[in-house]
Amino acid sequence: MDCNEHEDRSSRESIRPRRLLSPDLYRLPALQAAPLLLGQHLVRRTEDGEIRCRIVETESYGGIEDKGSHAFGGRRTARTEVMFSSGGTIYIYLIYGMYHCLNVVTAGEGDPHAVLIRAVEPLTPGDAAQMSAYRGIAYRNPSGLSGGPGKLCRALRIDKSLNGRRLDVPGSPLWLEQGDPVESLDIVQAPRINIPYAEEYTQLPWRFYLRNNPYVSVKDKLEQPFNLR
DNA sequence: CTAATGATGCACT
DNA sequence: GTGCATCATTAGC
Repeated sequence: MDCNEHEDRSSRESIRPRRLLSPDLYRLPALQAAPLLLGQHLVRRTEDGEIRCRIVETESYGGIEDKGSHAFGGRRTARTEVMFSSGGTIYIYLIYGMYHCLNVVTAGEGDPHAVLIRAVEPLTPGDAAQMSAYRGIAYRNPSGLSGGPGKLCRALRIDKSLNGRRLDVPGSPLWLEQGDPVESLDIVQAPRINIPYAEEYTQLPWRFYLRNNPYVSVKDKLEQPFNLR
């Protein structure tokens, strides 16, 4: 791998050489990618500047056999089409008529996998301030700001205009950078939220979040530690 | 604290 | 027409 970080003194604003997320992660099945996305940095660029936050809660929606997935059975429609593109693509859909949900497409082209980003944590007070402004609320508590897929999209001003774009392009509207490593013991594994229609897939522990992180949307009753296989 | 409810628009049978 | 991978608000402990 060519991992040279050239200190390119660009005349534009200085982009500190941060490492992009390893492209290997995008090629994994969603179930493997979901826990690995915890702790990674999500960067949103708008006309107002950049917002940086850390992913603290994810859910796996992987493969055509997952009854909880929009692409169950290989359903290929206008909405699900981007799920079939290669890993690293952004999948965004509108839910309940008023909220957007952000997903990271993973695995290979033609194999529909996605990881729902359910909660993020602003990296700095400045990031939190901009997110509060986009939410149109005064900051009260962490999970109230960006704990939940709809809330985080509002807080980062994410909508369907980003659908189909890539996450591996720094300086684009939205991209991912490598965060600090996360200890496996700090990861909780729990059933996914609000998919009663998924039958035998409803209770599978395909949600992952950082233990004791206040930005997480819903704490599970039994906080089972994440088990590596 | 928990539970119920309405908002709201679009994808899809 | 039906049903959402949600959230804020309200009502009831």
